[in-house]
Amino acid sequence: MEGRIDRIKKQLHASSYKLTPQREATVRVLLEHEQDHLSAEDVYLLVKDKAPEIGLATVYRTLELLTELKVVDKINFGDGVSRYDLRKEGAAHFHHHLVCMECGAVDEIQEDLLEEVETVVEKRWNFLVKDHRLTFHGICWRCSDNRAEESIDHKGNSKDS
Amino acid sequence: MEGRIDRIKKQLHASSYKLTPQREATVRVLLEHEQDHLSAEDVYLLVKDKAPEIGLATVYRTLELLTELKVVDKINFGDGVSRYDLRKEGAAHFHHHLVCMECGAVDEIQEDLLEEVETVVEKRWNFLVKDHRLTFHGICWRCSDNRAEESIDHKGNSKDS
DNA sequence: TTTAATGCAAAGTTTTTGCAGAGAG
DNA sequence: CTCTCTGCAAAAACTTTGCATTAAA
Repeated sequence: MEGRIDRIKKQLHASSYKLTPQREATVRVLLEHEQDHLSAEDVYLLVKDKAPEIGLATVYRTLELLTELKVVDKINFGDGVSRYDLRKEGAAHFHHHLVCMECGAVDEIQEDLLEEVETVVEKRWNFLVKDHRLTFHGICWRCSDNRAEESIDHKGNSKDS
Repeated sequence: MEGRIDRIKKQLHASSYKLTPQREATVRVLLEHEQDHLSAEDVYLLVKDKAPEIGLATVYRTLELLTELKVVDKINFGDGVSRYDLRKEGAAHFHHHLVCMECGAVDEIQEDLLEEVETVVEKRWNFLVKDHRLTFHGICWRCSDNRAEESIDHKGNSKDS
């Protein structure tokens, strides 16, 4: 993790930005919550534990900066909030998401499933693809499993528990 | 278009909602701007021409209702605003978008390019796909053409104009 | 030292809500 | 006639901005 922070520090310096303690604390929170999809407010509350004097505005400014540097991607899942998602180091494109309509869980797909589709888009629509946002809405495996169990229960055939 | 409105009216009635003049005016605006990606405010201003007494809150409430009925889809392109996009009649899934990073144009892809990808997601991630959001960010054909023209101009080989 | 970055508070946007009155079925 | 729907205005939620102060390189 320290290595990752060093590399982000270099990226900042390359664009003549500084790695201030506030920025470092923010990056650490993002690294520690790599699987989550934190809103600015979420990040703010978590950073406050490390650096209680930080202001919400600084968090917003830092997240904007990290977005500009493509360290994070900003995404919106339809609730009224922007969320910030760490980009895998060296990834050319933003990863994909699975949003469960039942439990609200958001899972990530790191694999790029869109290479062929992007070729089609470039050829057929003459559109030069630079990045993408792909989110699936549906039912996650956890909720499917729960449903299956419930239907077994209803038949009186529940497994031992 | 009248047929389309009738069918939406039936959909509303099926869920015991009424097609009030305000709602009808809103639907008409959406039909007349099928290619656009209007924000609530955009819709409000356009509806005001037809029904000047309408309130912004009613527009929000109507758009929410139409989203619930899957007549429109709500989408967010990363500016801070939700936009509302008419769903093609009978379409199982939301269509895709091409957002030009240069001119800001938003084009639509009605074809479903994700069938194979969704099969992979269902098999490999055990995720039951109900819908999706897919947006490509890049350079549209219009801007590519402009760039090409400019580079010809720079060589002094501009076409007659 | 010098310029960029911060914290605070105020302002800006977008969206939602409460409520009394209006109107659709 | 009843119960939903509307308009208005106020509130809420999220994000950005201005400015005096602080601190990084």
